[in-house]
Amino acid sequence: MSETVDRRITRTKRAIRAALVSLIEEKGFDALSVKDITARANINRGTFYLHYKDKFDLLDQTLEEVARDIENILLEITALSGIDVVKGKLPLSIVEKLFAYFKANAPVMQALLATKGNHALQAQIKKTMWHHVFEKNRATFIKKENLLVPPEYLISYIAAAHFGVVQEWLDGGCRETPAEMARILTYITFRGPLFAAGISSPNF
Amino acid sequence: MSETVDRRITRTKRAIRAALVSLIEEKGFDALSVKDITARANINRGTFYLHYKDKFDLLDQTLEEVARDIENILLEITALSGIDVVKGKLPLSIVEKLFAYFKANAPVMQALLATKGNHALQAQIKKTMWHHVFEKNRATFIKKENLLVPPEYLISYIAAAHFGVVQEWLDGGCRETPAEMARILTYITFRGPLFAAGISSPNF
DNA sequence: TAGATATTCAACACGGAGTTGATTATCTGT
DNA sequence: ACAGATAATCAACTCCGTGTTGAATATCTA
Repeated sequence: MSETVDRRITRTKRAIRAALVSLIEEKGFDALSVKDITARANINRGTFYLHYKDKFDLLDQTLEEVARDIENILLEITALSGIDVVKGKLPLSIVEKLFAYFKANAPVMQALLATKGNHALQAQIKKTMWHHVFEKNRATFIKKENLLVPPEYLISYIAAAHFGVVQEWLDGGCRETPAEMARILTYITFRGPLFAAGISSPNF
Repeated sequence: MSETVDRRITRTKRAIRAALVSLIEEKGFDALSVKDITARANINRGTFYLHYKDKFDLLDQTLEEVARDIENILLEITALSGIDVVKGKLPLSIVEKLFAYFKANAPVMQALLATKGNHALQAQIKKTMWHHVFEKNRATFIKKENLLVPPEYLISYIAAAHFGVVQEWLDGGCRETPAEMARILTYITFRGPLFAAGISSPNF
């Protein structure tokens, strides 16, 4: 029972969400007010407070939704591939799926990444990476004791790098295909940034 | 003439800056008001508006100052080393200096990186990297035509990755020394994240 | 020390935030 | 299609931070 949500709620939430995104694109999250949102959404201002505490709460909930989506993409794949986790085939397909998701939801992603949604998402991804790489270490080809640098920095490095590239891609209008982006990203990660820059690893 | 700044201005600006940082640490930038700042700084609220348009302007100016510092560290070194730009000696010393700066200004950096100062700084760094790596390409060992991935993504990757590691380091209380951090960071960048993870580059 | 200027102070208008209670509109389940 | 539930509207109100002003005061510089 009660798995269905009242259509009125769905409608207003959708309208609010859309208004939020367009306003973030237009004037940035800082500059927008609850009044702005409800005006653009053609919603009574009081109605907003029936669903959200304030604009920050709205942002948080939007963020959580996106975070859940991302998490699901990661889980869906890591679940399948107990065996195929070798030789970089897995990460490539993960990353490609993620890029496809980002492209499909480009406006929301752009809006969120322009706020501190960045931080929140990155923190969550780092947690997920840690969990899946080190704890239930199905990825048998990575072992914490083999690391040549502290694990927390390695994870931060990779997570932040990937987000940076995603952001650049979104800002540039998603010109490359998700598959191309996945290739680029895994290429840099697997071969190393300097190798990707056309240099054979120098001795330093 | 007039190279000296009125001491009253210096004092109030310093107080405002300090109040800003402590308040960001305490409740975050979103939640703080101009009233909060002036109260903590023991400053009349009207005085604030003599120097800043609003709290965002204050943040921007603080940000610009830090950005200038970073820029100067980068320039100071790249200026010296026309010859020694080979074999990774240069980047290591750059990065170490930067970490030292971050540690010395940890509270401000923490506060700024918790806001969208992150974005601003990252954008500026990317611009600087682009300029120094590709345009006046003194770094003769990197050539745009040799790149195996698009330059904008490579730069985004590296810049974001470095910021991610800096953030992790600051959040963890700067336990490693700047030298250690510089080693870790250049190690991952030169050898590649997966190599740093203890894997010999897999074929994918 | 004199003149300049930064700071203080009190007061003001303005606008968005968040809440409330009554009314109306719309949905859900049968 | 209907009745009951509940979501949205509307108007009104309080609260609080904002940004500005003009006059008085304090502090700096030269």
